[in-house]
Amino acid sequence: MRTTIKDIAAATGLSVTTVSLVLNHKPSGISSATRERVLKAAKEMDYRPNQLAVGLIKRRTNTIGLLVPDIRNMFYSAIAKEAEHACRKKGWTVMLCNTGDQHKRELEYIRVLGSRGVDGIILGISSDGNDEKTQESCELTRSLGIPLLLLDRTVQGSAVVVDHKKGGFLATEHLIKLGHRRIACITGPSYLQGSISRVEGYRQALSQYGIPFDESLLVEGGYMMQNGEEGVLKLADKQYTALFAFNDMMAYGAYKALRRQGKSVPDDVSVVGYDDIFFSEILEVPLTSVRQPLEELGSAAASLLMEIANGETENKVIQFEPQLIVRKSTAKPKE
Amino acid sequence: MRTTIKDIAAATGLSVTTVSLVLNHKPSGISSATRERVLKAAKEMDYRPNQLAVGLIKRRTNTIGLLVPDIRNMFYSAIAKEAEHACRKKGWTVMLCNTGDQHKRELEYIRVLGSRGVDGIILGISSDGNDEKTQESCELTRSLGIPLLLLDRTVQGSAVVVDHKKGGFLATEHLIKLGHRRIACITGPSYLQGSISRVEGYRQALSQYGIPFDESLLVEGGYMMQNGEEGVLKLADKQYTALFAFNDMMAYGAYKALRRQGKSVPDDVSVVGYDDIFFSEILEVPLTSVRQPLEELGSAAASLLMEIANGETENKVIQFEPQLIVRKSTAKPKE
DNA sequence: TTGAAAGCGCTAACAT
DNA sequence: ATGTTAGCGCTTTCAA
Repeated sequence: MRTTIKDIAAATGLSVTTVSLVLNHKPSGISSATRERVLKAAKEMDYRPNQLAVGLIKRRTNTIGLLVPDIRNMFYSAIAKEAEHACRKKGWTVMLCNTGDQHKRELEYIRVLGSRGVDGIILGISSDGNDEKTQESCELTRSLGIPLLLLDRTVQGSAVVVDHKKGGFLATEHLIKLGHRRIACITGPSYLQGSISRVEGYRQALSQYGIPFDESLLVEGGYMMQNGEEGVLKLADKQYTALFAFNDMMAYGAYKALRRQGKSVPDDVSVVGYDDIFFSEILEVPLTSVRQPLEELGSAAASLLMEIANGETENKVIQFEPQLIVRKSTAKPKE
Repeated sequence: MRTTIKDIAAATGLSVTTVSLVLNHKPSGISSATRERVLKAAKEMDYRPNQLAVGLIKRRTNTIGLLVPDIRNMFYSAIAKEAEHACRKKGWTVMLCNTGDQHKRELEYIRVLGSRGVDGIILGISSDGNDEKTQESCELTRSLGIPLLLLDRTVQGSAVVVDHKKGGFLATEHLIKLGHRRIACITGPSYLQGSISRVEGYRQALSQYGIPFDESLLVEGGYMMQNGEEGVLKLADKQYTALFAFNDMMAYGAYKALRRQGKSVPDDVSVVGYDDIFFSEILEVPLTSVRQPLEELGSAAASLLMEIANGETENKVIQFEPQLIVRKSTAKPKE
């Protein structure tokens, strides 16, 4: 932030206008002689425009805010990485904000980002919130005039989402095709869209293959490993040959609890997870899981948001398809 | 970014100066009547200062840049989270930059951050670089006048580091005290400070307990799981009862390879990892590992950098002590 | 083809 | 105790 446009003007004996024009590749008629002169000076003096000044006058900062509940969560760090990559390619920058899964901080950060002039916000809704709170966050960004894009949640406006109904369907169908008919589920919190959709997919698969739905095979979890362990305990007196955990962490917990019950995976119980986080692959019994295309999600989120900020695109929801990754934790039921 | 200071001036019939003075809690003498009037108007009109304008004039943005090789890496995401947290508490913001472990991007980003007026940079050196390249990055930030703080690397200037020599010592001593005398190592790349220090600690422990150093028990790895597997294969014809992997990922790889060799952990071979990443705890045989205080590291990095940016502190290196976490992968040697 | 001047929203001497 | 004024570094009419 050393040399300014003024310095270049002085050095070349031109006006700041001319320098600015050249440096911004404006189609205005400027003799190639002066153009060269300016470019040369700019290079020699290692000129870099002060983006604060540019942002102030252009009302554009080429910056997006990325609000996530917890960056340590693979889901968000994978998205963050690709979002950042997409931005970098276009000369944009990412402001990272960790909400710690607190709605309050979400709001606080939206204001901060607003005052820093971000051109858009990618929001991973904190899970401590209900629909009303989500609405509140959306409303706030709208009132600040900041384009918003939601991650894996549709409320209004733009979003990138995963078809979790299909995810639920794929997992269940896989088990059914292996011959399972008593398929238990450890779900996510019952008020979360993602979990509800997975249940829908689960039920759709059952119904499509003529298997009766048994509500007692569903236990509610909270996406933590511990919930997987608890879930298996709650299912102790139930007959089931397969288990669909709504995320991999809970599947790991289920592994643990099943082992303690003397049951083997997949000989006694087949297990399917969801998320396909890195470790599922390297477990002793690699976990069959439903993979969400996080990279695509992150990249698409950033690209879409930049387009919206540029006025090139209107509100839009992009949906991605999950994919079943079959590993060693699922097999035909015994006998 | 709707209402400006001008609007408030107009609404209250005061000058922008007065409004600015009040809003910035300047110690100047202002009647509490007008103070109230301004504050009230500001609140009603939901005033938020345009930080671009503030930054432009104050030459301070209260923003730091965080450059990491890969945010998906637990090491960096944990640090990022805490750094962000420390910043948020002080009203600072973090710009996240992922270098993809490429020195070139590191340089590119330093320039970008400079033109965006960050007040400091926390740099996690990309591992594709040698000392010379590291030096280049430092030099560039210096020439741009941006305070710099290195993560886990000391070159010059400020840094937060972990005492890896001690880490290596702790791991080795633990194994020695259990009775092991033939302790193999799968190290990191031989040119990396962190790995070199661990080896030093390893050797120090051996020497302190009167155990001869046997170079053939050391194989070089690259911090990837695969290197752990390869390492065990390379050690196949060696006599050893314990293995010190220089990070957890390689320890997992070692687990795999040992299992394939029909060896059990810890009955046949004790294994110690390094990093204590989350999954080490939930493995079937939970991994004994050396824990780096990443949270403290991240928090300290941000706090120190903010202090430096504020001119409150000079160059400073903060060193943290690693900690041995004993789990199930280490035991007395057989017989 | 180039330049003068206004102004983005804010702070900070310097008056008054 | 409050206001005037001059910028921060840049873009952008509008003139010349």
